[in-house]
Amino acid sequence: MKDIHSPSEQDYIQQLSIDCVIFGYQDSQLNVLVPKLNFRGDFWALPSGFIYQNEGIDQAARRILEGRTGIKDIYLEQFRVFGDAPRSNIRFLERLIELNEDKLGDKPFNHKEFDWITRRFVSIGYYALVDIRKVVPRKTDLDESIDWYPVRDLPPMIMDHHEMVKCALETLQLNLDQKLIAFNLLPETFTMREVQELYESIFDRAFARNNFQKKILDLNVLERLEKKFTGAANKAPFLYRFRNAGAQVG
Amino acid sequence: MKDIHSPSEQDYIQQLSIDCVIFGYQDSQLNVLVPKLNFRGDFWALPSGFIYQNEGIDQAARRILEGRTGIKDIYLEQFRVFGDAPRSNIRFLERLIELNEDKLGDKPFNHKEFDWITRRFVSIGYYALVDIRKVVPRKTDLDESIDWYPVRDLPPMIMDHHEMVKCALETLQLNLDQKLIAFNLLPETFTMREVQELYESIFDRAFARNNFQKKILDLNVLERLEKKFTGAANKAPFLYRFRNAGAQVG
DNA sequence: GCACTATTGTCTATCTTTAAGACAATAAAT
DNA sequence: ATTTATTGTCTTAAAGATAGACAATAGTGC
Repeated sequence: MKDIHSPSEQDYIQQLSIDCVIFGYQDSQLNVLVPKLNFRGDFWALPSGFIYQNEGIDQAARRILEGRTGIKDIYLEQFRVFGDAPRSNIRFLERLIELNEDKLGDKPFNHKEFDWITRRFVSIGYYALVDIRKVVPRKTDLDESIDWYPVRDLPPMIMDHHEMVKCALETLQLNLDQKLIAFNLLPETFTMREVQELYESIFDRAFARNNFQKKILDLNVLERLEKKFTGAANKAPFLYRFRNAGAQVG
Repeated sequence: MKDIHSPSEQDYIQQLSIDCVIFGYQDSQLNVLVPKLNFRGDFWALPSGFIYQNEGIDQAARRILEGRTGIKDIYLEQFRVFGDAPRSNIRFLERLIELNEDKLGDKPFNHKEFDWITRRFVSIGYYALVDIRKVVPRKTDLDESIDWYPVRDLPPMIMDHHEMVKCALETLQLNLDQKLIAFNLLPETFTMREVQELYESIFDRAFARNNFQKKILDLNVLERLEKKFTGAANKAPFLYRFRNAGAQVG
């Protein structure tokens, strides 16, 4: 599916890219949406893209994220710029070139289509929080597939993308204590246990149930709804809803 | 003083710049080092620069900072990227052009030397913490002068530079609670009162003396030295030194 | 030398927040 | 009716933050 506008390279800011760490949550597991590259050999890379000349960087990140998730009003946040001089992981790069010499040409990297692999890039890292149920993952021409992977069990990714995820997760943890953003990862209604399991998967540690509930309720941002009857042989938990649902786009 | 290498524009990454908020502390006042532009009219702009093709962004920031302060091992931190599509403050820009038509040409901005004023740039914001006594502020060819200004009483700066300082200060406040970086703003030895006044100038609010002292000493990072006899008619305060002096470059 | 002043270093009491333990309430299964 | 797993909430204990108090002391003025 080609872009209608099919912009030439000159329409983009050169040597500057955006890489996105898209977090989604399901089955007590924090996941990241990662495409597999359409190359021989197993190479993954974070969803990324470039910035048009007359486009803000947040705007560009939103466009890229919508292209991969189908979601318009997405919660996103800049977390760092990656711009070391040699950002490539040499071992990865050599294997990729070795396995894909035909595509890349004899004198590798003359093909404009693929020079992003080796040209020096500075990349702005964004992370996004989405309700995994609303996402319909979309491939681009460069991708073989795109899937959710557990944040602590990711496939081998090119360049410094593993460090990016690590940095995004650390920033998310910090921000979670200050802003109130975790609910972007949940469906509209949820039980207290689900909130706790979400926090536990983000911080990778257990919380005390009694105190956790108190802490969250003391924030005064949840609205208690009717009970949720799961069919299990125990007391039914209440459902909650975040007060400013929808107004959480940052 | 021209750069010896005198690099052509092609040696830089295009449309990507670094802007620096350099914090210094003196006389109970948090200051920022700001050059005044060598244009008619009163225009100030944060110290900035570009990134060489084979240079990391942190490395570039260090080079720029050394050029303005003369300090090599400087504490610095990325705090945000500024990349809205129209970053220019139109009113400023119009006045600057009006007052400097001769320099900028009839068809303004044909001069490569000055096109940074209007070309679309994405800028990486860094803040730096320096001991103001070690700094010898240096002008570039573009500057008329360079001086320290109180962080809450800055001269009119171009573009979004006021927002940059605001954002840098907020990040500094957040980081101060987590990392231990404030001592980069102080001389090697200092009294507890000086530390407190520094914190008060950064957070723009008062702290209780007794509890502040306890909190800082409980961090176990200060080494108590001999007393400092100021000549004042009161008990002489102890001098302190930061334990890992010099190892604070981040 | 002696009272006086401004400031420092530290102690204690109080309030608030965080953490841990305990237990009744309840939806379904037996 | 009894049992089971889980939930909602209360109580108590520990830790941390906040505020008040006061002795110690380097100089000043007499």
